[in-house]
Amino acid sequence: MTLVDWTARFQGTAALPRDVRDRLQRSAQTVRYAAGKSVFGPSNIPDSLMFLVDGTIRVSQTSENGRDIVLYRVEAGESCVLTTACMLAEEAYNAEGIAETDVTAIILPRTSFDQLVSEEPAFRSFVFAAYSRRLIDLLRVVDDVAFGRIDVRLAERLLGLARDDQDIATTHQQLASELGTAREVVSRVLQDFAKRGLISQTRGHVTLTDRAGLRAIAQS
Amino acid sequence: MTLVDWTARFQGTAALPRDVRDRLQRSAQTVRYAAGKSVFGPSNIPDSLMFLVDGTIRVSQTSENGRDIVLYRVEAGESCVLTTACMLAEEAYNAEGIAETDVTAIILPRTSFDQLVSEEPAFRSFVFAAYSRRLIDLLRVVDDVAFGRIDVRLAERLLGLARDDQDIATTHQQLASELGTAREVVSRVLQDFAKRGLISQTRGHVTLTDRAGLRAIAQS
DNA sequence: ATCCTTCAGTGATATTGTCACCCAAACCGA
DNA sequence: TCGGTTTGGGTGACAATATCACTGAAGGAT
Repeated sequence: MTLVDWTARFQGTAALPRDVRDRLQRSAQTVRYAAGKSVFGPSNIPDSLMFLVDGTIRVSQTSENGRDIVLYRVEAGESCVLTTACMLAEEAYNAEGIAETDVTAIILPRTSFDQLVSEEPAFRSFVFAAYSRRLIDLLRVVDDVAFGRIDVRLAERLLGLARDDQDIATTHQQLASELGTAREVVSRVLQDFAKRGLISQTRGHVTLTDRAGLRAIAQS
Repeated sequence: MTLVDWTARFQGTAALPRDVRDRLQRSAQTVRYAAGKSVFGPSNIPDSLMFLVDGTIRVSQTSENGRDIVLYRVEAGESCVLTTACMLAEEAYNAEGIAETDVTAIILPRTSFDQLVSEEPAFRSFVFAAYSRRLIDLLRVVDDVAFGRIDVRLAERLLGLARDDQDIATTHQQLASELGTAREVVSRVLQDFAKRGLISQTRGHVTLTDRAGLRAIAQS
């Protein structure tokens, strides 16, 4: 898939001017990452912009003492502005992007990116919107972490992660990393949920047995 | 001050093309806010971009139950991208900008902003850099709130807020709002600092008496 | 089977947040 | 100048969350 196709598919923009288009065809490249691979990180600073065609990238931050927190996820049709931010600010940051599923993306060198931004208003608004969405995502994270209760946050995540069969294949440690807390804390809250009949657990699995009950907790 | 002057002063860019310049002179306006006034907020969504000429804007987030946390400050020469983000994402957010000192700013209607971004590469990079800086600021806030100890964070803030005379005119409540914690917590930590000879307190004032000691705490 | 790694459970303790107060300093009008 | 009022700060009890140091169980590998 080319970047032109990508913009057409996800942004609904009309075809770009032919000369822009030709430049893009030449400069954009498709890359793939297997699930679990690091897409970018402190030790792996990209010099290109990424546009996700398929899959999910989980962006999380790791503390000195090894605790994690998930900042947001990049889905197909979105771009990963944090890499841009890093490139532009040329500042160290400790966020890392991990391919949560197999990932296909288009990368665009910075010079081409600059051109496209200047010449295509639709692309430009897309980029600004992407930045805006991330800023707002982060505001939400700050709000949750600073003021939220973990039982509420955990209930939210469980509802968000559950498939139709209500089963979530995850460990307590992974859930703790989602929320930026410790495994023991998650274990205790899940035990409480189980005692109240909201979920059931086996090793490596959480099954939702009362979504309505969880929603009640998530909303408080 | 015009926006053209502003870019020259803070961005070091050469004069803009004459036609762009003329458009700007016509569309940009200077606004002033007295210290303490709300510059933007959930109930006061701006439709223009702001560029700070003088003063400081404190951007903070308020939780349901009234606790605050300071996200970052906008200083002279910077722009407030959160308003942009809000405009573009057209999503609700609960951050608010308060003039911390008397503030002078230039506002630019959105259409003019779009034009300038598309026509002036230097301005465009400025805007991207502004976004990037805020993203990184927020990463820092997330890290602090999720993983930091309050004594460490409080020591950092005290060092950052102190003037040369080592005196800070602030209340415990204000410090609590900086960190997103409760007043009682700040009171107790400050008492501990005072007991250890790092600070002294009077009503409405904190005086640093041992900066080195505070730095030692701030680094841990 | 037996080891071995990963996952989960638990008690003790530290840190931080919440609640319900109290008291004192500064402010303000009469 | 007095007395009331507002604001800032102190305190104890308790709740929520984090940390530490373990334990044992589940499931995979040899």
